[in-house]
Amino acid sequence: MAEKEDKMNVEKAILDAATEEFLSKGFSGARTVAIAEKAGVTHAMLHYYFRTKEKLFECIIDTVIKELIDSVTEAYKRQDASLSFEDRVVAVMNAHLDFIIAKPQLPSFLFMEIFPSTENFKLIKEKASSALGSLNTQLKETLESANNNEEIDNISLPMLISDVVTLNAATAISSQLATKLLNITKEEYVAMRKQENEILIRKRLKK
Amino acid sequence: MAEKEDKMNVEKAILDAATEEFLSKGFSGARTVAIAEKAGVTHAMLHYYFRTKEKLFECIIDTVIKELIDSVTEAYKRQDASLSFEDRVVAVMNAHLDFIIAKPQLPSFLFMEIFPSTENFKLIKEKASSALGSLNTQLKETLESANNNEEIDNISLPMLISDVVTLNAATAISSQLATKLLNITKEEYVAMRKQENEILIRKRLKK
DNA sequence: TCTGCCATTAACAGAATTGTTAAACAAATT
DNA sequence: AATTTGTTTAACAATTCTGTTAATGGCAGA
Repeated sequence: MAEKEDKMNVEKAILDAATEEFLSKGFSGARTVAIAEKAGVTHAMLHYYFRTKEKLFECIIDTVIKELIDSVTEAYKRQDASLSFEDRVVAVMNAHLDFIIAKPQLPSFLFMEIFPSTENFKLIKEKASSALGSLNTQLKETLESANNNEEIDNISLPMLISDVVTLNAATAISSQLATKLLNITKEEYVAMRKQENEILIRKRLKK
Repeated sequence: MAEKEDKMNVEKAILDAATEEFLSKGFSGARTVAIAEKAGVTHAMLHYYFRTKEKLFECIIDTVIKELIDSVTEAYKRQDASLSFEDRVVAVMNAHLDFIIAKPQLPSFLFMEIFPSTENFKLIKEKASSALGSLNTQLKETLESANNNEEIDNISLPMLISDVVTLNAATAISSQLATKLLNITKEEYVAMRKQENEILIRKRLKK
């Protein structure tokens, strides 16, 4: 059993190092030797376990996407049904932000490496749509009834999602600039943005 | 004179090809031979004119940043002073969006290639602050008086700028996904987002 | 204890990519 | 026409990076 744990440790070490390297430098900027070094193994080991750089990259994408989807579904599930539509949107948005802030390079990585590539995009679209399909129809219904009951100022689902994702992604990305541009810590900046995003969405949904 | 024009054409051709290559693939993903091919010259010419890939990259950054700054200052200058604060913010935001939509890979390029690198970031910060310094103090005053006169719902300058830049950058980035995710053209999506961004900002500024 | 399997290492091979050089060439100047 | 200057080309050198291989060592089960 000890050897299996050892094996997992090596694999895990490589995956962790690879995640860091790929997310911060992108596929072409990442170096397999650098990954191996970070993981504390010879670079032959990396090829032994993952064959090629491409295959290793795909593993990283898989886990990253899985985590992303999980974070959204979790946040959505953990909702209090007694809350108003507005409160629920804000709750999901904030949960989503917390996840994304933990991996702030993720959004720009997605935009730079995944979305432009047709194959990579297809890959994650399939995964996402099978995992998020039911959530989407659920959302659609909830939004429709909110629109019809005149609870909120009318808005389409794509624009609402776009608003939330946009504000959160940009918060994560720009948080890396906080200390460089404004003289505040990243945490302070994120707290400010969180508040501001909430104001924006609430005002948007109010009639 | 003909030879000078020729020289400019070659240089320009390389610069144009390099801009496309660097913006879409990033520094490490870009290939100097691919740039040379696109420009229709041998790849030795590229080195003859620009010495190294790094130097060529710096030239691209220079022009890209210059264009970005110009677009903002132009948009700000072209303002109608008789407009309300809210209307002016919207006008500048829309002008900025039009520029950015012409180069939709620009935001993710900046986030992936420029901002994480301390040297590159320093470079553009200097340029930007010297060019945008006066604009910043101007903005500060305008916003302060708007805040004090209770024209608008109170907001800090960093958050206002962050809102505008965020919404525009995200619109540009996500516009590349419009046809892939929703069944609409990029132009339709941008038009929708433009409208939505305007709604968001106006509601944000209203008391 | 022997055998076979798996993990690991070090050295190396191969490919891709950047950068150089020497020679040819073209245009302008004397 | 000869010289000079700067441009262009093709071949090549150098490096960097990915991927392979053959040899080593340990450990489990026969």
